[in-house]
Amino acid sequence: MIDLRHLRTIHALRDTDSLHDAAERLHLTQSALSHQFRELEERIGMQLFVRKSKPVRFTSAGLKLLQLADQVLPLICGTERDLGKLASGTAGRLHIAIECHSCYQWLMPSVDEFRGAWPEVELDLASGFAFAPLPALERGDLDLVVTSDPVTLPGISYVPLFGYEAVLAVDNHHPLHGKPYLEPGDLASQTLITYPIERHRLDIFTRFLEPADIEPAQVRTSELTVMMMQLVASGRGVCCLPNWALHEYSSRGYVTAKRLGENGLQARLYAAIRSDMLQVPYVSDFLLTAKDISFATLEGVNVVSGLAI
Amino acid sequence: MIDLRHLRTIHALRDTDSLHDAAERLHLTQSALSHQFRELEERIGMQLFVRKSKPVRFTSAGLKLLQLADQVLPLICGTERDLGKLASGTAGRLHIAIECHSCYQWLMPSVDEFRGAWPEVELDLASGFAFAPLPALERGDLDLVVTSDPVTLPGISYVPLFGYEAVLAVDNHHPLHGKPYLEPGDLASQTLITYPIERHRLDIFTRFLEPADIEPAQVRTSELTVMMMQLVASGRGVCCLPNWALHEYSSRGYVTAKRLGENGLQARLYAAIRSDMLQVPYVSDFLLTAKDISFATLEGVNVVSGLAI
DNA sequence: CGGCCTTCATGAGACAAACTCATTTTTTTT
DNA sequence: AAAAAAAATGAGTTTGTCTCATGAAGGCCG
Repeated sequence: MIDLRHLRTIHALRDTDSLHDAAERLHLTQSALSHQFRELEERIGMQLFVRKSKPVRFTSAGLKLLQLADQVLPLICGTERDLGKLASGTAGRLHIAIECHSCYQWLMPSVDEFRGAWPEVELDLASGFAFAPLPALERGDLDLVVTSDPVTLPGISYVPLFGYEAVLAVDNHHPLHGKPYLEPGDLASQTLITYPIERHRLDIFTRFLEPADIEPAQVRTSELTVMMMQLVASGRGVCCLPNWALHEYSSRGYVTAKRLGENGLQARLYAAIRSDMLQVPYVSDFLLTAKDISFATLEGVNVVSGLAI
Repeated sequence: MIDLRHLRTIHALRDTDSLHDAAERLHLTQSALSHQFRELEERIGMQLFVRKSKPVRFTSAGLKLLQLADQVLPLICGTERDLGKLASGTAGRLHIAIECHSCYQWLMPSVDEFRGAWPEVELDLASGFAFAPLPALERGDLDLVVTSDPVTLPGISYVPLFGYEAVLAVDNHHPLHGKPYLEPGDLASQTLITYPIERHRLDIFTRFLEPADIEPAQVRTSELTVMMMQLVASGRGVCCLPNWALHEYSSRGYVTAKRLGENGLQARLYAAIRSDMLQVPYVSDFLLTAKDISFATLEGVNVVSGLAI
């Protein structure tokens, strides 16, 4: 019944105050608009504006339609602009969510650099404990999710960012201090502190403890890394973190890092994005930047990690 | 470029998960939708959804369009419904503003009765000190304004509601008490309390004092009628009010009402509405109700007004 | 693994909607 | 009151949108 054409017309009519001028602005003839209005008015069964008056006066129905136009037309225009930008690849949106708090540490430099290189791109960063990021990525509410858990989903691609080693933080005078590396059984008597997420998303369980069928003496959770570190340092538990996240604490001698298993618990972070975004220039650029920067940031970590092997 | 048709189509596609079913829901053929998408994708230069997949997966561009559809389509539907209701006259909107606080007194019963008779009509009442109500009425933000000052405007009609007499409230032991009616000069020595609006909208000035070129000794303002009454009762000033607004105070002997001029200061309240709304059934019904009720409410007032003539 | 079934794409043609042109009617201006 | 401007109307044409018929591509299942 109502069409965008009608909204554009009535909007132009308010601005120009005459059918003739409105037609000109819309690159149409006065006749076209006259027909258009007559037909629409027939359909809704009411007049939309008062003819015999200058300036034009709208009826209640016309005003209602105008209010609609004022709401809708900007939305349409905005989306058309956004699509244009998306197609040209010069600008767009990059809403990022990260699954783990510690990721801020290496992500922030990438984000800063990216902001400079692509000022047109609307960049947003959200920490993802509050909601499920992957469905949001599928829905289009998010554009990039940093995760260590690449579950296969149609239309979602995972770009490897960098590998890291998950290590165990223990206090400096811990009994396990002497061992070159820890075995699952060593944790049977320990309190394990984790982020408050499901077990199947924690490598320490899925890839270390569960294969050996070991359960820690106690499991407690904390949302904040610093809080975890306090607990560990005071001997109230141990916790498993990426080596680069632990580095700032272990390198200062606040806690000690211990390798998990003979070869260490190697893991990998991925950027999850909708597959079609891979082609978008600013996205691929961001991924390159992120890889570069994470590499530069973490290079030192692996050497000076304080990892007591 | 983008058309409502496209929004409806992509919206249906998400719900049905296949072009064929989406076409059915839209009472079109699968071919039509296929053509439609191909053409739109050509225009924006990107794919909108991934063909070879079930359920359908939208690209970033498609998701953007979907978000637009979710915003726009409800607005369109809503307006179409509203227009339908407006045309049939069975339901609609009646946003009322009143220019003076005291009007609540007689308006509320009308509003209550109206609510019962026209439950479908979205009724809203706003006190109008905060903004200029007549431009809002012209714009369509308001539908009815109660005013005592019918300035001629194209497209705005004034429906007389009822006449009233503006009288002066004075304290019970006031020196002017003895006079059968007051003359302008009597106010030269008085403190006049008014609502905080421009003088040219106050009858006491435009129709009583200014013609005689008299200025009160002092003018002070108050927003609330009860506050005015307190000031008057304690002898700190006099104030001019409609007789029906003063009635509840004067009839209890709290203050005394005095006629202004030999024949009294007669005034009239009007309902201002956009002319085309006069035809709408619920509007004319409201006007009749308001007239009836105000008449019934005020009838007693004029008799038992305590007006000391 | 090949045939079948479903889904989507494509081209040609039909139909309708929307526009233009020419003209008349109405309104505004001077 | 006449002239000018604006809007309405009717006929005709263009454009766009749909359908029909058909072809191509995936996915399912014996």
